[in-house]
Amino acid sequence: MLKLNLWHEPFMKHLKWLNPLANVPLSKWHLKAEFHNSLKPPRPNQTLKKYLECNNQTKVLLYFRYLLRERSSFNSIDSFSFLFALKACNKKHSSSEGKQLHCLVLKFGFQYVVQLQTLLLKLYAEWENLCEAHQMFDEIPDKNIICWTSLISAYVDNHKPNKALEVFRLMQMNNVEPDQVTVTVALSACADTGALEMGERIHAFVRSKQGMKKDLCLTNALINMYAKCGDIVTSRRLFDSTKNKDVTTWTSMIVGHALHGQAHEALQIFEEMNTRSEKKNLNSCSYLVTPNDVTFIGVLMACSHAGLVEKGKGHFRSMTEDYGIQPREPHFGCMVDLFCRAGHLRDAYDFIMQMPTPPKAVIWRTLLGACSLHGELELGAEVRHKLLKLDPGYVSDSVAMSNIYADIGMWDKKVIARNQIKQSRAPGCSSIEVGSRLSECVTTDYNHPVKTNIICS
DNA sequence: ATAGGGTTAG
Repeated sequence: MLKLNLWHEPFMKHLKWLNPLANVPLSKWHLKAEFHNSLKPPRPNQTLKKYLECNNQTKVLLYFRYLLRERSSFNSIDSFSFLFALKACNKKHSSSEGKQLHCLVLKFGFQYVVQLQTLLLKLYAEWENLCEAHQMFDEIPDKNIICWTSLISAYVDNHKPNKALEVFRLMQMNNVEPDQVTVTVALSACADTGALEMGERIHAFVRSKQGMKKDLCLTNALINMYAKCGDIVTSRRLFDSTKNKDVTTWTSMIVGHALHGQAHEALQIFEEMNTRSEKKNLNSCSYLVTPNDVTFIGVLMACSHAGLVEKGKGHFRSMTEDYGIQPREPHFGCMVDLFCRAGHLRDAYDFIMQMPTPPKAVIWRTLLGACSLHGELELGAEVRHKLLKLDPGYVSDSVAMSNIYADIGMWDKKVIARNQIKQSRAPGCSSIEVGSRLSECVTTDYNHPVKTNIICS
């Protein structure tokens, strides 16, 4: 076994090793004793796995560090140990620990273990480092379907759906056949860009493929894709024909109707979902579907798009009181939107002031937009004042404010506001896309019509 | 024993 002093080599030097000891209410000697005991049957990977299953990320990392430092356990570190340790770094704030583990993966010579490479790809994507993620992919010698799917997923998760579809196409050109997981991710990319034709091609491909397992995730992705791409009728038809709907199925349909301004349908589905769960309590456990926080975003969106202020307020209250769901930023955003669209600007202002966490600029911006729409000078000026403190360089706020002045005939004030914009901003430009990038690569292969069917558009 | 998926305001 090679001898490495992991902590004094030059390229580890600039990486300060994690100090999560501060977060743990035990002294390091207590931990050492505890780890010694857990080693007695010396199966360190089982211990790492156990800590991971308990969701105790800090302990995973501490224990991994302990393994590194103890002469007796050092030799038992293998690629599985790294896998468990890396899984503990999945959150954005754990990226520094994760990068250090990546260094160690290289030192230990595990850099070509495909499972570790794929996991690192995913982790870099979670840390919003797409360059590194893509590089991890490039370094995999034998890219299998899981590697490809991870890369596509990385782009979807980082709001680059066009790039995701490009990789999806490239994958097929490399003769890798998509499976049900790949198409689920690709459908999500279609939904994000509104690529209905591509989505339909994928749907046709799924239907034509006997071997493909059409599971609930895939069906949900289809329902979402059709709704986001404007085909609400097909979306609803699929929804109605889905037998064992889960919370995502219901939520996708509620959001779909809400986006199409069909508040009545959205709320009706929400009612049905709740009725079902009551029935279920009386009968069997198999149909219980409880709404989650995302479901309520859909419900509030529906209310706000249809001007149902009282209904929206009722659902917002019921969310915490009946379902024990704490509202997050988007829920507050929906409520502000609800008041603003209905023209209840004062209510919107009061609501924002009562929020438990300080509102972000976008929240105030919603209200400023509404003030501009309704020519509310006094409130608008106050909101503008708050925005100047939060996000002073945002030009649209100046535009909105100058429009308020124009609206009530204060032309001198408007000119001043407009001139400030002129000084601060380079002129913008617009562009439109003619045709689709994907259509540049039409690869109709009549010998393998099914295989190439979904590549091109 | 190890790697990939669906719903989220403006």
